[in-house]
Amino acid sequence: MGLAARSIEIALVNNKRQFIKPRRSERKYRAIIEAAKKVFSQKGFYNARVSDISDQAQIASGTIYLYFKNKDDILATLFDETFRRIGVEIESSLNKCSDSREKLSNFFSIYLNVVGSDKYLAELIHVEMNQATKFMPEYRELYFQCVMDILLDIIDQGIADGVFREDLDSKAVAGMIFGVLDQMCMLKSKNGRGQNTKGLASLIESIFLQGIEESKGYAGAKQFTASLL
Amino acid sequence: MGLAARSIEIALVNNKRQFIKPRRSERKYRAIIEAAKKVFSQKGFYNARVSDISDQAQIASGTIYLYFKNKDDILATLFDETFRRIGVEIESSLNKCSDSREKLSNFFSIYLNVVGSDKYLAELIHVEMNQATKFMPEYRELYFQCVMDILLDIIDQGIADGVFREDLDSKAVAGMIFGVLDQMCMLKSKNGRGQNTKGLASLIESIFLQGIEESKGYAGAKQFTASLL
Amino acid sequence: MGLAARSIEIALVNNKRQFIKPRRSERKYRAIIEAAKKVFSQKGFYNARVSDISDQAQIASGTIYLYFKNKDDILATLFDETFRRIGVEIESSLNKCSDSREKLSNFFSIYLNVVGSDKYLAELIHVEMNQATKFMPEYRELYFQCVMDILLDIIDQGIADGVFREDLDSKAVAGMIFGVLDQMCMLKSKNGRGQNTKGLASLIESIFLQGIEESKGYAGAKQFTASLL
Amino acid sequence: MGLAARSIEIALVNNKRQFIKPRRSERKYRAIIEAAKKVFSQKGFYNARVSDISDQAQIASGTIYLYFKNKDDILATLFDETFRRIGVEIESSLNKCSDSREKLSNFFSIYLNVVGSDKYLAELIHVEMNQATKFMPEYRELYFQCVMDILLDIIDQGIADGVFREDLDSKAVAGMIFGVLDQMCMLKSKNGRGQNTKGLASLIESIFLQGIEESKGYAGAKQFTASLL
DNA sequence: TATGAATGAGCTTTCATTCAT
DNA sequence: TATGAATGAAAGCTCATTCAT
Repeated sequence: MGLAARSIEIALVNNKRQFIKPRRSERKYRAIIEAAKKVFSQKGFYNARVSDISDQAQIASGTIYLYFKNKDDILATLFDETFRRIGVEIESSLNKCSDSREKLSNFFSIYLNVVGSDKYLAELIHVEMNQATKFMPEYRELYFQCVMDILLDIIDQGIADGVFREDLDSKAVAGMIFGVLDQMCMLKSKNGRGQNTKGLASLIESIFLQGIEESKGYAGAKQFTASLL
Repeated sequence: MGLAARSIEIALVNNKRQFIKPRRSERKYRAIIEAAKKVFSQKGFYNARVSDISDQAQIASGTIYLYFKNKDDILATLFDETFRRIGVEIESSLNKCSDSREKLSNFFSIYLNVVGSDKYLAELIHVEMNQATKFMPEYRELYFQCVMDILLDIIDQGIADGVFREDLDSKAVAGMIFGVLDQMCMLKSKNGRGQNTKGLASLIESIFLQGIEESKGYAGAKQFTASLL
Repeated sequence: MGLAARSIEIALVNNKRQFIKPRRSERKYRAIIEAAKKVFSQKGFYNARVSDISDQAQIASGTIYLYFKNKDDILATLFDETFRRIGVEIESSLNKCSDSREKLSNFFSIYLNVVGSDKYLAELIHVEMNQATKFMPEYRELYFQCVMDILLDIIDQGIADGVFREDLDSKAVAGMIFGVLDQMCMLKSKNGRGQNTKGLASLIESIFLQGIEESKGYAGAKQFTASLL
Repeated sequence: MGLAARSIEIALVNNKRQFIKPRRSERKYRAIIEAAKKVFSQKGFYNARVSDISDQAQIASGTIYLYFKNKDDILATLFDETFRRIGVEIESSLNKCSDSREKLSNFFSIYLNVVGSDKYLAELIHVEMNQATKFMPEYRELYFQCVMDILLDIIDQGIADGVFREDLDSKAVAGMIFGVLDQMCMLKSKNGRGQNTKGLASLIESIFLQGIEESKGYAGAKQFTASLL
């Protein structure tokens, strides 16, 4: 299965879900999403009240239910939108390169860029996503699956091409990568913006690429890494 | 500061917390903890009712409050006990080896063994621990900090000894390691027990050790890894 | 300190409490107060459930918490409003007379009128007020103190003017007066309305005024008393 | 109906209630009563836990139920015993005098002595007795009724003998007297023991006797009062 | 569309009472 | 008798969701 089959837009059709909700006012819709991101991040999904979000968004609490089915739906949508954006960015980036190492590196950069540069988002994913994935019937992690599939493809292709070690279980590696990216986004978002960002991205890349690559030396990885971000 | 200074038992004293609670019946206390582990893991902390736990433990709901201050305290205690156990096991294991690579390897094995062999525990840590750490005033993650400190020491010592790359930020690496261990425990606990366990531990070790070690080749790491677990 | 300084409205300012709560619907607010008066009076504060009040007021139980902080607050507010009303009525009445005996008599009449004509209120004050005063942190008996101060002033002024015996401890006398008024309100409210009311008021007045007055004979007091109410 | 018919012991028989409960250990029984008096007085009946009483009495909470039917029964018994004691003391005192004024005076003194010299008891009666009387099925106020009857008899006899004003409603006056005694006991118990006690008793007596007596002057009452206590 | 007052289901926690020892 | 661990009913309060305006 090529990337096309998992393409973000096709995925929509396959999963028979209308991502594009009936939004009366795009502006208000975004205000709710942004308010929820901040509120959920600061108080936690369960501790946050719907009225906290409406307060933050400066609308009435009832209005939220014109845009979202319920409280769960807000978080689910927030995550879905995030991973849709990541997926779209990565897909378009992957078209520009064929090397697996480069693809992986791009994947890291984009994820770190999208999630790690948004303090509230990084916290939210760190704290709530595992819960949401497991217990929220609303959240079917449609777009997260797309992103995960892209990553799996990169790894599998790399193994097939002899660029990555053949003894790797791609699912395990993909899990590790998400575990690590999550931690790095937390670090990055906490340290504010700046030099540090590149350092973290490089760190992940150098460690992972060195570890995954077939007998590559440190120096090479370092050089490669240095050119990223 | 040597390991001794962070020793689990000393930590107790330093933190002025009596971990040993007044337990009327050790058996009932354990029953509650185990029931909570299962219930929280399956339904999620917030979705689980206290009465779910008492039902599972086959006691009256009020009895829980003879052993725990409140619902939060159950989860906090559960995590604290878990990391205390991990900390104790790791500390005693570290006494037997001085090599940083070996220490790190032992750290991985023990963590994977304790958490990865308990499906409910692995899920619980994966799903609830970040929340608990952030939002539960009850949970001061006393023992998690001990375990984290041990890991930081291993890394720092490795760097000092020239065994690990000197460009590493030990906190970032430690964060990555926990992120990865969490994912691996989930995988391991899902796949049931068996051969797979060793595979996962080896996978982490080979990837991390190769990546972290100063210009080591793959073969050496593999041989070293093979001797573990 | 003249009466003005203890004026009800000034008291508000001094105590920095906004008595006027944010009431969404004055009608509903009153319905809750009235329902609570009846329910608390009949079942007792502790035996009464919040849902008893909401049932009586024909609203949802949750609605009560839009108007009151908690169950305690309902009773505290009820008492506060009652004594505010008494205080306001007494203050305006006192402006019309300068004679201490007349003032005291007016005080009796108004108290008996406000409390003694409301069976539920009389019972409630009789049964719950001492408790509330002692154990309810919510209830700071703001307006009761105002009323008490007014009474103390009347007594002190009477003593100063040589109208009342000089050997009186005004606080003790004030306490006695409230003790007696409470009993009389109970009697009055039980006997239904009618002639009896005047009889009770006169009884208290004749007994107290005779007793308090400086060597007045019975006849004079009786004549004075007869002209009241 | 003479006093004999209302005698404390006969009352017992008439009401078919065995006041003397099956007490296994008189000492422990008393300890519970005393502990309850203190605890109820300080925390309030409803706020006090049965275990507070057992803690105070230095026994196990379960033991209380060997001596009392339930929490209510403790308070009911406490009140019953108190008024039994008052009733017995008053009855024996009344045998020594035939003058209504003297009887009333003795009544005041004894009540003030028994209740006013026990801080906890005074508070308890002040705060909880009206509640108990109204809402506690356990508390049938047997002995309080006896004491009330004695008071009513004194008043009625005084009126009949032409010593007290004939326009008095004896029930209303009795109510007033209890209302006043309650307040005075509170004052007395707060001010500690000493001279003050006599002052309060005298105050009540002088006010009431003057007010109640048929055209007596102040001086006479004062002299009479001075000889009391 | 937007509001926000009203709803009421549902939960944690307390504590009087019981009962096995 | 005495204990105190265990029980479980009961209720105050919250807050997601609805709906009349």
